[in-house]
Amino acid sequence: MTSLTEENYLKALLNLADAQEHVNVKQLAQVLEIKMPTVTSMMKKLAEKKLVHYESYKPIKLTNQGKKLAALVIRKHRLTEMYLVEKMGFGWEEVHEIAEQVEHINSPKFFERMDELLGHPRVDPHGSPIPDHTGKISEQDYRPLSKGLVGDEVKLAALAHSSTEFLEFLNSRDLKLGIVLKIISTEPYDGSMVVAYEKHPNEPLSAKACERLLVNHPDKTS
Amino acid sequence: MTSLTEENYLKALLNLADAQEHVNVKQLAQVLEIKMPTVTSMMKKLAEKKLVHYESYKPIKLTNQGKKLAALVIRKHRLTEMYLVEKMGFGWEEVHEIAEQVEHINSPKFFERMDELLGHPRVDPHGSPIPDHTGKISEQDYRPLSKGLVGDEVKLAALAHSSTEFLEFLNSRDLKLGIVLKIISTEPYDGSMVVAYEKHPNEPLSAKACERLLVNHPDKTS
DNA sequence: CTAACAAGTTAGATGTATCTAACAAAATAT
DNA sequence: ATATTTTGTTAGATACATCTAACTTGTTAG
Repeated sequence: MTSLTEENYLKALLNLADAQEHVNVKQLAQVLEIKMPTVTSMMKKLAEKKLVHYESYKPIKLTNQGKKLAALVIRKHRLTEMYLVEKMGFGWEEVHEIAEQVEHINSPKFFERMDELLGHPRVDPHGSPIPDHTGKISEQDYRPLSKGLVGDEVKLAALAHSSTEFLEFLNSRDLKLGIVLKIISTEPYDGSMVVAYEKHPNEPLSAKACERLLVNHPDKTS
Repeated sequence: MTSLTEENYLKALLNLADAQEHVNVKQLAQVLEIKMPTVTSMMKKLAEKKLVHYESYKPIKLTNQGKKLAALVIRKHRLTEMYLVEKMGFGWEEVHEIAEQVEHINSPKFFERMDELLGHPRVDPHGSPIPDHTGKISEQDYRPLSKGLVGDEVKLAALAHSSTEFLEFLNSRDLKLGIVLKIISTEPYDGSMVVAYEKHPNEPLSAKACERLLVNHPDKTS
């Protein structure tokens, strides 16, 4: 059995491992907003349960079992986000907080019903993949908009970060998943870009925003 | 702030107080499936927080504030049950367990949205009233079917108990809220009845079942 | 290469929610 | 009206998740 607290550690570990190779105690402490000694003792506990590989002073890694458990929590989180947006009319900037709580509900049929009602979606409202019921997460080959060149036409497919502020920024610019962006110009000096899409023929985007917008070619399916 | 655990005590207190005048430590321990000393110490804590009136060896009562908090948890529980049945297609016998977890989610807008999508329902799938957002619970004047007389025609309006087994029994007899029952005969000896409704011209019901079926006159609105 | 800094661990304390064992009060039954 | 049973409380222990303070290991910069 995994407690709510343990689930949060596993989830944080999978999310961090996704972004970088090695996860250390300090990072975990930061994302979970707890102190380092608390992390150390939890790592010992999770290692006992065979959910992480942990040795003092070494980077932390999830075991396969730990990865699977983490992925299943993330599955519940992302299904919930999708349900809140698609079936309950919430904005994509509102759903994270609610899903953060709903993800710990223990009821397979509740989430399977959500999945059915949604038609087995493959991604959540922010474009992140929804792990399947075995914990497998489909790979995605999106690239940040910042890697694009002038003249490229790309489809906005996902977001690298989904903070409320970023989502509200995107709302304010009518930027939604699925829209096609054309790169009008780039500014090598600071990495910013100007893009065109829908009713925005001339929208400037900071380097930071461009790095967080994940795109692919418009003919791609996902 | 009230913890999940505290919420469960408050809810149990309101539910028990509903059924009987005085609530004691033993009953609380039983419904919460914990030991009596645990109840005693929690009562002291809740008394400190002004959520219950508690003195050693005396019956336990909720304060007005405690009642309100309990009612708001029950509101979330019942809205959730209604949502699960009406919007997600669950059977009334499946929803209690899920709602028991969802009720602790802290997100006013999540429950307000449910309420809106449901059209502000006044009762849950078992006929129990849904407290309003101030914690007020509407009174209901149903009577148990067992008090009815031969020849009475009554509408099934609510259930006095909603255990899974009872709900499955009702399913097996096509007994649903809203149907009109006619009392064909009564058996003074053991309190059982025979009733007629829809495609069941001759259904025998035990005394226990008759006590748990709450009815009113078919012309009444609720 | 060592001094300074950053990262990690150990030890010991705290708060919450629970338990068991032992004792005390209240209710009940003869 | 007293003995017995039921109910409730106290005291002290345990598990979990957290903290601070002090110490250790590892990394980096001069």
